[in-house]
Amino acid sequence: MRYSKTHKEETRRKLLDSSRALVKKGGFDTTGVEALMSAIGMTPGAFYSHFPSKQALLEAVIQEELEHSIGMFRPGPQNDLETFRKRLKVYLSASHVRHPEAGCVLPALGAELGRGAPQVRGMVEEGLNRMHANWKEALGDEDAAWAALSQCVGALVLARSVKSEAARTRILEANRAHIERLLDAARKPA
Amino acid sequence: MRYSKTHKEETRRKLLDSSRALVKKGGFDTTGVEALMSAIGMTPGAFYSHFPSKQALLEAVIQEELEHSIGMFRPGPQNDLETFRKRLKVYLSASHVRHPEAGCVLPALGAELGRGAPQVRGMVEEGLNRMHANWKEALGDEDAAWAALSQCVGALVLARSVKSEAARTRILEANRAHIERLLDAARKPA
DNA sequence: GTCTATATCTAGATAGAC
DNA sequence: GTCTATCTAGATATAGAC
Repeated sequence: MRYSKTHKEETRRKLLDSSRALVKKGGFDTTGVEALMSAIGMTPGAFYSHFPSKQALLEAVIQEELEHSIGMFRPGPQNDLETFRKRLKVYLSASHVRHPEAGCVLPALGAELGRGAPQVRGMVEEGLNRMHANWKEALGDEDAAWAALSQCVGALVLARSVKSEAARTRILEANRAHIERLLDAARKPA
Repeated sequence: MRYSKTHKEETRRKLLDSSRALVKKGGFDTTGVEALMSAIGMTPGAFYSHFPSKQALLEAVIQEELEHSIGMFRPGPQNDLETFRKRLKVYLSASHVRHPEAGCVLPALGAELGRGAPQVRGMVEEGLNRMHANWKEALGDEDAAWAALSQCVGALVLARSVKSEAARTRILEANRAHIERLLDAARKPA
């Protein structure tokens, strides 16, 4: 055979990894199949050997992105509040704002998810519920967990929407400072 | 003359009002000039009598949307915490989630703003700063104002991204409950 | 499995008639 | 100022050669 038997799945892996970054950086609707394929050095025609449609790729991308995001905050051996605090600081960092291609899918695709097919929104719902369970475990409060999730996603959206570096920094630092209070309240509850 | 002298500005008004809703509902890149024009009963060619490009329309849309959003939370004669609380409940309502076309531009365009031209991001930055000033006045805390803004925008993004009505309600109610605590803390500060 | 080439559609934008 | 018609470019997707 002209191609090894693992060649196809390797190509699919490369395509998926590359597309996850490109889609988060440029948006799903606005990133074409040609761009996705040329990013891995191939031509658009080959795309359809791996996915039946562009929509099918989106579903695979969302699935892997959510799994990855859940993993980032999954309780580990030392899932104490301090670990959680460190992860939050990474989430609310200037680096995360500057590099959507390497970051969380929720602020990166944002409104596009809300306009997505029911299948996509179902996947997001399940992923969010699992994230919430982890955050609740760390914060010890159901409402605070949803609020912190919302705050983090919103902070990234806003920080990316402003023009100046100064404004970006202000938004991020204010959010970090405020969430510190939330963590303090969780550590020593009234 | 075949058209009254106010005809052009009336058409422009109709186009802008209609486009503001359509763009928030369907996204900017994904809503075509043909759709924008046919929504006001006209053909795509006439678009360029009013705006030199689609990008120019976006800038006008963002400008008016931000003005409107600022106005929604502007301190009025009775801008006490109770008034602010009522406005927050409207923002975090199921109706707002269901009707992006009539709601806030920030969660509706979300990531599209972050990918926008510097000119657009400059407008967003100025608008956000004015919103923040109002929220800070109501909450009495600079960091809390940025956090609440972020939380509200993020909550709308997340609530719109899930599939079931139950999940939508859960996210909204948790955010409302949590922000109530913020308001209580602002009313009687430690 | 991937390529080249192309079919088909829709986008943003322009030209010229009325 | 608006319409019809069209240009050009880009999109998703398919056909057939290698």
